Amino acid sequence: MKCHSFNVFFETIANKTRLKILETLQDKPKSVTEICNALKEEQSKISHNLKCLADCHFLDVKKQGKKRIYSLNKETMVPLMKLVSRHVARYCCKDCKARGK
Amino acid sequence: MKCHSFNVFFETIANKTRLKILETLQDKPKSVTEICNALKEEQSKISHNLKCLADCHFLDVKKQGKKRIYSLNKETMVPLMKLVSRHVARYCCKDCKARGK
DNA sequence: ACTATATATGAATAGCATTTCATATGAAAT
DNA sequence: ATTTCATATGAAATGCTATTCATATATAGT
Repeated sequence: MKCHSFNVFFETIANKTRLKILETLQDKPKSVTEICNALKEEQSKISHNLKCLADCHFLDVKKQGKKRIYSLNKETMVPLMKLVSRHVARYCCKDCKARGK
Repeated sequence: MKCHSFNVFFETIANKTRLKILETLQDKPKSVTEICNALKEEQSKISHNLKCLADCHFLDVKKQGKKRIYSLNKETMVPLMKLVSRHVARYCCKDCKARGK
């Protein structure tokens, strides 16, 4: 296992803003402005976080006039999210309820 | 997608110490002291991080005398690591070489 | 060329997670 | 009961990441 690459991979996803971006892009590809509106977040914040995600190839970008359209790298993200969903459903929800979280 | 649970999931893995713990446990289950020796890290550091990992059910624990033996939750971790390996191999390594990292 | 719109970027600050150190707890042996 | 080994835990300090704010760049239209 190459700890550094793995670490970058996970650090990039382990962030609420970036997770929300990934979530909203599951719906369909969007421009920066569209993402900002969807999440009600500031533009520079979104841009900074989009950069991380694109650097790690979680997202692809293409130019369209003045806009940049970001889309999900489904090949990795879809199975990843499925796997995590299963883990979370199995283990975390029960615990959270038990602990009153 | 439940962003909070997902976030906890990823934050827990997104840490060098914890990734190294997961790595060393792929080999075989180990006690805290064995993990400390394997990673050459302080005991309290390891214990704190083991707690995170166990809380998220990435690890299982069982008592054995004074020792606590930690083992990997292979059901989630094996396919997860496979998926990430593939992603990293496909995208990150090329980029890193290209950038001289 | 100028203006407006869309996005990116640098740097300082704010916010949070990790480590460290001291200490507590637990389990077995004498 | 006490000592020793193994692990856990709390709190302070350290270190790192994210956000913010100001500004730069890029593209298209007039």
